[in-house]
Amino acid sequence: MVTAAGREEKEVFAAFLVKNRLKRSEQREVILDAFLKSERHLSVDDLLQIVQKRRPDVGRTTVYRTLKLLHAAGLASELDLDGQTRFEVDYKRAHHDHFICTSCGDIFEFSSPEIERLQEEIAAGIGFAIEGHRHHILGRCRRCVLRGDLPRQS
Amino acid sequence: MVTAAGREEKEVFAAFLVKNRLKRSEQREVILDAFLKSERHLSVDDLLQIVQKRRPDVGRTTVYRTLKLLHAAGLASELDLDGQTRFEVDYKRAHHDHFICTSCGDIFEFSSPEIERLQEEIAAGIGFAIEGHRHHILGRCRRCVLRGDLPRQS
DNA sequence: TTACGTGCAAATACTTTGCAGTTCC
DNA sequence: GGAACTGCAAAGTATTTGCACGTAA
Repeated sequence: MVTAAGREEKEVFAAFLVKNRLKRSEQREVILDAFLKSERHLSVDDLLQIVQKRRPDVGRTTVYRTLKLLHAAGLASELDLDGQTRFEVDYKRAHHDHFICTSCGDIFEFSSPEIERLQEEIAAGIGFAIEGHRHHILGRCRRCVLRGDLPRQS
Repeated sequence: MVTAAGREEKEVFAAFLVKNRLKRSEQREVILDAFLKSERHLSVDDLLQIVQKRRPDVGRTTVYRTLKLLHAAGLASELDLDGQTRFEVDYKRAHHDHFICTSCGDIFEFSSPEIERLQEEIAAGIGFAIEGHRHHILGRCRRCVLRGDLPRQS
């Protein structure tokens, strides 16, 4: 069963498929629905596991391919974590960056117009035309600090 | 022939080896020397090629292992670029971040105490204990902008 | 002499691609 | 009916590890 949540995003994806002469499929719908409902910053395997609870026959390859389409459609953004890509819903959302806890792996979002402005200033100074940026702040989250957890072995 | 440049770094590495009951080797010396002389942000293969001009029998594995030692010794830092790790000399250098040109691949360094301060402020606000950060600004460098180069296919 | 270092090949982890069969339009 | 989609297995990358042999201390 596919819920009504994320109706707008689903419409965007449907329009994207039409525009590019691609086809809808049960798999794509199940993957998109699971993706839209997710809160976290999902790895491909996270999403695959969720999807397979509903459709055990969906393959990892299809999840990869569908996430690429969602990215192209402007619905998902990629987050490069030490070798694993994570995905988050990114439709009509304000830009933000991430805190990543090296102890529990949790990810927190932040945004700072001031930092963005400083970036622009520095870039302008060297004639650099910014297209994007990745700003990850690593450390330990409040909970892990209070628990006294040590950073994960890297 | 190993030059005198980077004498201090070589002493640091020698001390690191002694302290950890590791041994010196011709390979490690050649790799460190080539690394210290390099200007750029090297990939493992970049460094391997340089090293193999002097010692064709040095293996890729040894370069990986030696860079890991240099990192542990506080002489090298790692730079995570879309799946490929690059290394730079990082001994007694002020912290800095990177502009990366998506057209020619060039890397420029920048630093901003103001951005660092803002990061700390935001982190403090959520009780996050910063251990480090990766701040990459992607776009096109002055030269590529002037040439009108298009961004590389990704 | 013995623990450490080396290169090779194999293994690993993540992701992409070729292909034969299936589905959408 | 034909192009697009799917899952599998195989191929690609980047990196690490097991192992037999070599070498520093």
